[in-house]
Amino acid sequence: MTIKEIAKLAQVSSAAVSRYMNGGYVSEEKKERIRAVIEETGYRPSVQARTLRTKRACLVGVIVPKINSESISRITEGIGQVLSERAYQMLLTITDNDPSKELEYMDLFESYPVDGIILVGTVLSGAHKEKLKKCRVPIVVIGQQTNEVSCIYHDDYGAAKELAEQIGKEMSGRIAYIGVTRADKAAGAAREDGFRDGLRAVGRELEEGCLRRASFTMESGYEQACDLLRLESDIDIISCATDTIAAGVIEAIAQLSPQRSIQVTGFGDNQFLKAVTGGIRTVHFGYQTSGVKGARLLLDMVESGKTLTTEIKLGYELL
Amino acid sequence: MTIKEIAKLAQVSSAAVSRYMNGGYVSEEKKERIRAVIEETGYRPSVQARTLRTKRACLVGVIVPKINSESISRITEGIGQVLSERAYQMLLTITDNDPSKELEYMDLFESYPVDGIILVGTVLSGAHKEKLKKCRVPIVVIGQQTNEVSCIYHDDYGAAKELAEQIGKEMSGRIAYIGVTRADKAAGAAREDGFRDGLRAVGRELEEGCLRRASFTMESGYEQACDLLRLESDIDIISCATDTIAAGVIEAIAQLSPQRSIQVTGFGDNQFLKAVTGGIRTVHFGYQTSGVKGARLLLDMVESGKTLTTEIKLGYELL
DNA sequence: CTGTTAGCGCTTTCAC
DNA sequence: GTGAAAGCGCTAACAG
Repeated sequence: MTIKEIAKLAQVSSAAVSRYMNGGYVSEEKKERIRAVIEETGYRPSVQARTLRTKRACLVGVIVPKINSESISRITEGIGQVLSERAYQMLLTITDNDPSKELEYMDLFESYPVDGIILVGTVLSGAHKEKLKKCRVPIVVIGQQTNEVSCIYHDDYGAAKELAEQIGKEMSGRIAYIGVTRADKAAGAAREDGFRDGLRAVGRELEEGCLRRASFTMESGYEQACDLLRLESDIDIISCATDTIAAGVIEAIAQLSPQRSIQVTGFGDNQFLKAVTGGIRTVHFGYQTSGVKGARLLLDMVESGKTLTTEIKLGYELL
Repeated sequence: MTIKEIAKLAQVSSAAVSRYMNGGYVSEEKKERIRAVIEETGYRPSVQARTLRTKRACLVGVIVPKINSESISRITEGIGQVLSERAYQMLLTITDNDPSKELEYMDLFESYPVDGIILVGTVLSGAHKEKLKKCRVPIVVIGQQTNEVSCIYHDDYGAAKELAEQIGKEMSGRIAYIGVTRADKAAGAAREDGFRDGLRAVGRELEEGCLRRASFTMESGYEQACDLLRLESDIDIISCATDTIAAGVIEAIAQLSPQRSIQVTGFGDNQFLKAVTGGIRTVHFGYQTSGVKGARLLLDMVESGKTLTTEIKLGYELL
């Protein structure tokens, strides 16, 4: 069913139908004829064809590392909210934490083309920066600081530092830290450095043997904790770079050292974890806010055509 | 940057460039010239334009009720796997558990148009069935049984029944059930009916005062459990329609009746919950499998052009 | 092998 | 107000 057929059935020109659909000048009687035909046929104009003609797809591509994550879902929620308010659609792709897929999807989106791209960033390699710079579609990165394009990120360093200071002051036992790859500047390097510096600030030190790195899964947190507990059986606190890792650590403790009370801390304020455990010490970031702000930033760039690089750092709250 | 400009720069026709891009006949020297120009300009052909011409978008629309859910993410994982294997893209939309948005997104996808739609179903109203029947794009429904189009669902009734039989036989205390809206035939009606029938099968009965209905959130599970515990303080087992609800229930119990040991059961085999609690009694469904099978079914329909309505019921495993 | 040409379905001047 | 016509960027015959 095309606009031509509708035009023929309604005995008007295709231009009239197009105007009807887009709120242009059409006489009342023709309007009525067109309306009737459309109703009857269930005609829907092709978004593709319109896009080709108008150059505005009203589409933004969103790239996320994984989907089953409270932080990510909050971010996408925030994005989705703004997009639907402003009548845009979201094309969501998942990289399964594979940074090379991020590049692939950026390529794909660029050639789609979408009006803009939001990258919920993990590891920003040289190739990434290159691509970010060269991309002809506006991009906003969420979750990582970067100079190439506009970005919105959280104060990972500050949060980790304050958390470590608190822990260092309040508790006396041995402290371990399970981080993630330092290639991830935010969740990896910044949190780890912040944590270490926070301990130092209160006169303590993170022992080398008490540092582990996990991937972003519960299973990995479980494994690292098992390893840690086996080698350093007198650990009293295990701080984790994410709540997901913390969940795996809690499991490991329950299995390996159920008699000792080992404290676990996380990052992300996962509601599920809070409900089931009664709430561990964690850091709340405004994930939804970063989604909202990121989407607004992007859409403003898209609609104005101007690409003024902006950088927003969001605060945190210790829980 | 269009194919024409590339053609001009490489001093060939646009058809040659098109052939080059799609693996048609091009002489070696022209190939080289084209390659060089493309490399230089960073040209990417427009997916939109190609789609308009070829009528194959290689795109499937996926509609899910929410994103932060282990079951949903498993399903989308399965879908994504098959799609990328077969070089399709996924357009993902989230309804926030609002069935009217499902209709809206189906409309949107239909007019996109995408090659096919996968609906991870919740409540299938009359309007839904109407739309499913009339939709000119192949559709597969996952998670609900329906006669209008192909569907893949789980044996919710059977699982709930067996679960209830086990509980009824093994445990002697008072049993409560927190379900979800019966409008959701699978997670609502089927699980509830199965549970009730299972108890009956072993000579027990679900008391009316011990039945509650929550929405699909932890918070709602928490509230219902609070209400339940306040009114019926001698409950020994609370069975829940989903693991997410179970998490809220666990929180409520910890707060209201920490001294009593109340058993909680769920549905969905949530890994997070398993890690943190050590594993409650729950039901494992092959969510990823349903995603894989659903996507395969859809793509086969898309590629063959035949819409043979198929119905697949997947089993379960009690944990 | 290669270029010319005719559209895909839609919007948008531009005359009438 | 309205229709004819010219494309958007691409592919697929069809002649060479």
